[in-house]
Amino acid sequence: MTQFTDLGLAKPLLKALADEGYTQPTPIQAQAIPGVMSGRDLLGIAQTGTGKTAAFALPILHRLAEDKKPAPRRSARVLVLAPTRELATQIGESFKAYGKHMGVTVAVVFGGVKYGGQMRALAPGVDVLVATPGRLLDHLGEKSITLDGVEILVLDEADQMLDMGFIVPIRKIVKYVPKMRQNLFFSATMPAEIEKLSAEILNPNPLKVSVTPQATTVERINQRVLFVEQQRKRALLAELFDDAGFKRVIVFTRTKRGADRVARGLEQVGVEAVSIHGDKSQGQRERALAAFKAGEVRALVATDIAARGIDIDAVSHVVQYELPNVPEAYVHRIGRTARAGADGSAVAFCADDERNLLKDIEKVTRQRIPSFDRRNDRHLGAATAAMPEPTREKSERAARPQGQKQGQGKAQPHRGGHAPKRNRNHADAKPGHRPEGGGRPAQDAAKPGFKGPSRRRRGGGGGGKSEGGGGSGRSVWSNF
DNA sequence: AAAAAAT
Repeated sequence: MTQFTDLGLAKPLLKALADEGYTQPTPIQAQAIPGVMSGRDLLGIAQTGTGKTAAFALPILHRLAEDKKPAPRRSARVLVLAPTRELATQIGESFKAYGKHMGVTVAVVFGGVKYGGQMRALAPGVDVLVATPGRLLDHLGEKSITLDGVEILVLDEADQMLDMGFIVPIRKIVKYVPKMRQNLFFSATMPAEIEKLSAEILNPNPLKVSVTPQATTVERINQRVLFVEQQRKRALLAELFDDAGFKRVIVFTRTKRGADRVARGLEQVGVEAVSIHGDKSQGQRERALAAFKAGEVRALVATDIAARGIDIDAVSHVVQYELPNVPEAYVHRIGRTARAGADGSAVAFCADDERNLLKDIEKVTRQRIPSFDRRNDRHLGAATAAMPEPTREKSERAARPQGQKQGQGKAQPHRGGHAPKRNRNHADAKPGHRPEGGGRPAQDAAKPGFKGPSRRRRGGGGGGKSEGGGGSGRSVWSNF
């Protein structure tokens, strides 16, 4: 097996890697590092979680260590472009961590914060500048920064840049960078437009490295879909958090307001939660992320701002409260868990009107996401009855009043039809019935509709705790 | 149709 020590990296880098306890490169690192060290361009097809950041940061730092020279004034030797502020921050931190024994200077530039600090940081010049496109162009327009000194250009998450409309800004920025340079270009997928952009930016015949075939879902993630009526999602989410195994959870919503709403709902049932989305101030975003990383809150409720790139250790579960409109986002969202070799689980809520989204996701990922029911999970009791799997082949069914679908004998055809409108009884949406945070609430019976004692009722009024939940702080959901 | 990012 290749070790970092076999790659010929500069001493201070090996020391930093040893400090962090890293000995073995991931596949993308093993493939990319030697080529990038030798000065070749790189085209990397890789998602986050593959060790991509180190795959470029290490050989870049190596080149800086081998060719020491003062940073160019008001400029940088290395420019890294990233789509989001969070990702830019994270990349900057990686450069600092790996470069800590070689006195590398790093600056991160993005919007939403004052200019002054960024200008001061850049005035003497830095070795590495990490930036989001908008603010960088701003600085370039003001001539507070030049890119004349750039020797290495990195484009990270290029496909997301495309999605976010950054292609034009990227082309503008590239015009500011000297033609003679090394280029590293990373993208999770390679749509035609990205292919074209990569050809414009890269020197001919770049080293190509591909770690995950495009749009394939990470295998180690235990995935389940939960069919649930829209109005019961909130109760179901609270139920998931009853399980002590849900200790560090990212909950994705489709909208910014939805993220706030869900976070409030969790707080109301005693689960500490923070939300993060693009309408929050930069400070709020940073505080939310920090609180979640520090384990001060169990839940981070996020829009797709957090779907890609951001790297948080030990996320136990990803819950998709709403399915994304863009199927690819599903893959990015679940990729927030099972990172760095850890296990992780992903639960997707699917309401009737989301069935077609689920179908699209399954098409894109070329896999069928198992539903959470007795065929897939052991010791499931009433919870299964509460969530019969609908007939998944014919989505038209979804439009029909429920209670009459046939699902080939597997799901319980809950006769007696729960009138959808009557399903108002999720009393647990009320504040106060779960006084203390964090701990497992006492056997709260206020989970109607969720754990009726039998398959007979579904919207019915309350019931006992589902089996498997007793005492241990673990419940049926622990299977995840 | 929503979200992100420059303001």
